[in-house]
Amino acid sequence: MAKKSAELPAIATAGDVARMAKVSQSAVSRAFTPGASVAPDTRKRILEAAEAVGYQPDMIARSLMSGRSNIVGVGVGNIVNPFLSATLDLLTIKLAEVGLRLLLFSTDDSSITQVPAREVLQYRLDAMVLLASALSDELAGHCARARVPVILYNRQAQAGAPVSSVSGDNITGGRSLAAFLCASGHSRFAFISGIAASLASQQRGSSFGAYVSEQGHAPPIVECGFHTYEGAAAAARQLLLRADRPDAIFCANDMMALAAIDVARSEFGLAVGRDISIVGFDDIAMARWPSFSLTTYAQSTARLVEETVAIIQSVRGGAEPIQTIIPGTLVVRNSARTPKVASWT
Amino acid sequence: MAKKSAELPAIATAGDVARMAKVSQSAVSRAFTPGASVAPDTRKRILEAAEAVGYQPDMIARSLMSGRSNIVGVGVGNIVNPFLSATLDLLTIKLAEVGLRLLLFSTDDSSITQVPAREVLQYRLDAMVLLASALSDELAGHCARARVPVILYNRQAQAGAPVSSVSGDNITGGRSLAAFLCASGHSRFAFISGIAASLASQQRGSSFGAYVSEQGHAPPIVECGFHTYEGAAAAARQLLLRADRPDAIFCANDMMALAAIDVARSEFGLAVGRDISIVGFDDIAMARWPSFSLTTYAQSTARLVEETVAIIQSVRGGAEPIQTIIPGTLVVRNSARTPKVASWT
DNA sequence: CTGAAAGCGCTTACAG
DNA sequence: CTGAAAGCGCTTACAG
Repeated sequence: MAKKSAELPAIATAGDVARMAKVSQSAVSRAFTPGASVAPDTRKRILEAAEAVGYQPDMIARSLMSGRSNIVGVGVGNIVNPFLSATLDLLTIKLAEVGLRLLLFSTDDSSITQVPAREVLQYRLDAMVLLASALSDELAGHCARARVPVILYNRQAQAGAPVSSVSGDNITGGRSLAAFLCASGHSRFAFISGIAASLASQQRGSSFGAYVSEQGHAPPIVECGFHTYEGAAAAARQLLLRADRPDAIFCANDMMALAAIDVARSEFGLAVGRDISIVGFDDIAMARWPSFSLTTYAQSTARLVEETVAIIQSVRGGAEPIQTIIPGTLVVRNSARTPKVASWT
Repeated sequence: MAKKSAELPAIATAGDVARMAKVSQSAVSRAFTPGASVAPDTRKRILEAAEAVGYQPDMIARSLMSGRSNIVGVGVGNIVNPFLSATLDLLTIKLAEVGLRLLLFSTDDSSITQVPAREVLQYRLDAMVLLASALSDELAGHCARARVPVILYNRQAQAGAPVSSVSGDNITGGRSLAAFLCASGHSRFAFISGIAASLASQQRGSSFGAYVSEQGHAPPIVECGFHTYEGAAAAARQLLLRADRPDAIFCANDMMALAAIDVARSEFGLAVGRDISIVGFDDIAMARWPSFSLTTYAQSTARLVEETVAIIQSVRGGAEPIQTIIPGTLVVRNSARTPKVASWT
């Protein structure tokens, strides 16, 4: 309240509280430990004393003894992607609900999260989650040595890798979108991929391509959009300049689809949803904005995050790595032509 | 590499390294402390031993002694706003460059960041930065007691408050936009504000209103858009339904301006930039997308973040709170009518 | 239920 | 330059 300068009372320790409540420091510790054995009224007395001096157990000291920090590390390459920022937002909230804090790692290299691998070791992290970014061997090694469980988000683990993963259903998604587009009568397909290293992008693209081929169409032309707006805009430009211009473009994520729509409309004068169909993957908030009205394969951020938190909890308890796939759903809007009959279900 | 299960070597401590290098544990500590006095070749020997066993100083233990964690807390209400996610991204990178880590706090209450105030106390944070969200008295009190310097980002501190702040130039921004719109011949103004508690929004709105009034126009009609797309869409709807429909709308941030554009265009069939002018504040990446081409007052995320990091560094060193205002620039695109003559400079 | 004591892995005066 | 020792603020067996 008032403007005190340097004569603030020193921050209280368990010892201070013990003295006030006339108990041992151990008792104070127990009073703040969920299942510990303390007599109801000594605990009460202790908590009152703590309240009086504003005591809070020091997490740092607590971590030193317990060996865990109650902090989970999160590595993100491209927070600016709304799908990831929405995830980060929700993840922070959900982790807080179970008493976990989130330490954020980032990188200016958008291709692969080069999480400063050694840092991870130094914080006794309860877990490390990689948001839609690749796990370098170095980081994997460090985490293994430090016994920090790794969780891949929006990306499946390599078969046999000792890491957990929570992923959307890329295969079904790619096929659903392809089926929808085929049913709408398209015949010249293109795929704007994410970065080459992204398994999710690969899965989306190849399942899409597989379906299209099964239907007897030429395989999709592929351009790389690097998971970014700018990258995808360039890719779309390439595609639309071709003599054999595609009439349906699938983008490995929504952000890229928005770029493709913008380019098709503003640079080529195409009516998206009539002259050309463009679809994405994720269902970010912008997908439903009237300027885009994007047909896409929706992933539930809520479910992905919930699952992630659940996995963190169980692997913290020593469980084996868990690998899950969360189903998505096709969301039909207006950026792609709609089939005459509902044969594409 | 190989699949070891539980027989991993225990994680090395300074003691292990000391034994290997045949020095005291203190020596190991010194070898890892920048300015400490160690003979060049003992240091070398120690570092080799450390390398061999993969030793890294434990930050938790280090924090316990030093009293600081090298972690800065960041509270964000609405990460999904691209202005804030861009900031967060950059902040993480810049902090890492000076050896600081970022602990993320969030909230589902978008109005005021109710950072779990007591948590802040428990981590010996080097600083707490509040991204575009209000500082509750409770949090302020906790930070003061724990001697955690507070930095307000994108928001000015209350006069006399013992906190630092890094803010854009809301006053100049509001006036510039008003001048631009007046010069374009507009006469019926509206302002879509952010949440009521936001000082930044207030400043933008009142400086805008002041200029407009000075020019002899009626004061802007105000609707609250809550800093969100949905909120602003509703606000825009209200405005455009009025008998005295405004011909120029200023939105307190770009995100809301995009919503206003969408509503004006898709629900009212207005040609934005001709029938109506809509301007924003921030210059987020989407502002330059062709679908919006938003005229706005640009804030430099890079400069804001740089300044934030600089302030963190100096207040960590015990300096007094610093309050800075970073100038912005008017960015003219196509969402607003352009004046005939360049009289608005 | 409760206290005394050891210890988590470091840093930092203090002597040498 | 280097080591022995104390101590950071807690938790956790171990006796009582």
